[in-house]
Amino acid sequence: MRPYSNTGPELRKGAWTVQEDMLLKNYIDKHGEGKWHLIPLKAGLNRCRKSCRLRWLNYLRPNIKRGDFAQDEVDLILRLHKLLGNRWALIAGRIPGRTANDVKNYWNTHQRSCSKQRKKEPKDDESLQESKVTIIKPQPQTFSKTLNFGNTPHIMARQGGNPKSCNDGTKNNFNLSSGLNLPSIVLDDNINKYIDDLFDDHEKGIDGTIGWSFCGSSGKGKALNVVDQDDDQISFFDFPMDDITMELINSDQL
DNA sequence: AAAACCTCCAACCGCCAAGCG
DNA sequence: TCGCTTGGCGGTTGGAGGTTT
Repeated sequence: MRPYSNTGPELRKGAWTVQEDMLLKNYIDKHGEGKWHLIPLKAGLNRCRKSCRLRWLNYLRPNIKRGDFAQDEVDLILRLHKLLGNRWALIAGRIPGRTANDVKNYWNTHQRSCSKQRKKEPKDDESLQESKVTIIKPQPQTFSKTLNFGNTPHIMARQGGNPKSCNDGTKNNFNLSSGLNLPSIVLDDNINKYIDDLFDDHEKGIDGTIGWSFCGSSGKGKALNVVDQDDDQISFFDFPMDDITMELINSDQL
């Protein structure tokens, strides 16, 4: 890939050598991931923390799949991209063995070839219609710092209702319509079924509940448990997206 | 055979948010 | 509150290798 070059007196850039890979892998096998700022020093690598992290995540980590994407993986990428846009980390989090970089590279390649094809067939109205997508773009949240997903909180979804405070006195509520920037689309039965098909099996596999996992990496795979006012579990997408207030309450309150 | 072109993908870059003192 | 550090992400680059002309 990139030629070796030293921008500073120490740090190496460019392709990794087998020796460097071994040093990094051995260190992480022994001490685990994290503390990336320490890894170059402790592993004896003249690499920056970012380079080490990237090399591990995209190449050295166990269970990384290599080779072509299977058809079901491609389908999943296409569907998730329709929902999430270029949120590669989120998409990759739902495809076992694939990294965000893999997905991103695949998509860029795929998109290039698709756009070329579209240029060749400019009058293909059907394909143009299919390419019109609605993207759900989760944006960085302004959650309260006291929000603790580790306690398996429940999300109470109310439409126009007043948010309640948690028993610790904090108001751990957030507004879906402004937070997640969900599109104001009408969710008809087909879309609901589509989304259910997309997520149901995976979500249920997480902790036996359904919901929306906030993000692949920082969310550590925890899913939000969405319930309605009667404490019946409902799909995250079963209620209108406008003017929804969600609140976190401790699970022992239910 | 060789030059031109294309595709793939590892790696880098810049930015952002969270955490901490 | 502010500035610094760190982790993480998406966009982009550019070399290697394959394909076409």
